[in-house]
Amino acid sequence: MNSMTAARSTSPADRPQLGLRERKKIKTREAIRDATYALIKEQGYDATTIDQIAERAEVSPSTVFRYFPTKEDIVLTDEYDPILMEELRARPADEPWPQTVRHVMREAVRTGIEEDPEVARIRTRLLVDVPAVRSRMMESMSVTGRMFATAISERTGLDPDSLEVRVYTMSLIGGLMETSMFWAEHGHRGDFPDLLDRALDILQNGLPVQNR
Amino acid sequence: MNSMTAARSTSPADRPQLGLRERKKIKTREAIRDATYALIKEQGYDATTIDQIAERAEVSPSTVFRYFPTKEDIVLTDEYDPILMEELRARPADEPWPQTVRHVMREAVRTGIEEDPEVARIRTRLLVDVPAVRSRMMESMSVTGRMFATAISERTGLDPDSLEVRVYTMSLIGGLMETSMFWAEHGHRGDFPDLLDRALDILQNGLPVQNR
DNA sequence: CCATGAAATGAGAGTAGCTCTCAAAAGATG
DNA sequence: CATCTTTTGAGAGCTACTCTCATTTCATGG
Repeated sequence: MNSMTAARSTSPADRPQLGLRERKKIKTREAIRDATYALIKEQGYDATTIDQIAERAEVSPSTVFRYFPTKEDIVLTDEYDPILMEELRARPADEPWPQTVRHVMREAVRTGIEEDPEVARIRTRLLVDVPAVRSRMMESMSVTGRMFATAISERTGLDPDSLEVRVYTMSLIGGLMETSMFWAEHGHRGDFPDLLDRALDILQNGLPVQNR
Repeated sequence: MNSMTAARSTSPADRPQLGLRERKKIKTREAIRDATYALIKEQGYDATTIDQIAERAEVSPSTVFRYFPTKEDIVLTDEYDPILMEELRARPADEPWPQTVRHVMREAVRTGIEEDPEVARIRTRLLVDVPAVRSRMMESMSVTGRMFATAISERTGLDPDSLEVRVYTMSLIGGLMETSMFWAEHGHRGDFPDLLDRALDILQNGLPVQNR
């Protein structure tokens, strides 16, 4: 889901029959990411330059850009979308859609946080503190949004490119984003999945006021 | 509303008692903006550099940055938020909230397009074509979102900083954004306000499916 | 009308993200 | 082991953006 809920790198163990080349690539990716997180923790995001990251990861700056198109991507990129999609398809076809969304998002977020709570927290903090990261996140989120649109289309037969479906998925994405920020702004207190539930309630039922 | 619906510059006539200094500042602002739009129309956004803009506007590059913090802002900035806020407050206090939103947004968008249809179209196109502009727009939109949150709070007594209100306003903003992009992607065909109505329907009632 | 203070401007140097090119190094393959 | 392919590093180059400082331009009170 391209989000604060990263699928962390597959552990070294479960890469058996990969060639040396592939294994090195994975290691480089991890080295860059780890270096970045470490430096950010020490000096903050803006003060951390690509050159520093390259140096600590023991690669050249060119290589950093070869692995990640932008600095923000180092912090944001994950490979969650396919997993999310899979889980989406695994739900019974006759399950009411809102319930599916709830389940899938909740599950994704929960898994992500469990994988590496530290990273989840740093990410959401960056989301709040660094506008560039926030923006980039939005972009990558909209990719996830397209995926949701596809899933909705498969379920309901609605046109995934229609204004209706697009607005709907956008609101989901936006809600998830806002919830992440809310969580971070409040010192990561409370259970994220619970917050998500509240957010989805709003999206489903509107604000809790008399004259809605 | 910090959006594709700019309040265009006040016409030279209605700036009576301003000092020469202030009048010059306004003129410079306009010169920069006009130069930018012209250049973008000729060569596209990315190909247009700050130096070119400065040259055509007959100011120094430093001055460009003195007036606009980023290149994207030259294209996006407007002074619509206060107007929107005013219109928001002008609505009867007992009007159902969704109706207020509908009216206010519709009105704002309509006015914006009428002011300068050309600019409205260029902006929405940039929104689709240039990720950086899209991101920046989202940022400025969230400011508008805070404004809505304040208005909602005044109306309903809900905490503007609560997760609920934030998620709700975010979905409004996102919907508006998505609608703008939809409009541009479809060659600006159809009536924008009508599209907005459809978008708001979705946000209010969810997707038009059986099992929602 | 001019002198003094304040604000706006221009010139220029500097930083950092990002792109591109090309030659060297390292893994894959028969 | 030789050859082919992929990955890497070095470095030049572009552009958005920041900062500083001297110069110009407007405002104001005498």
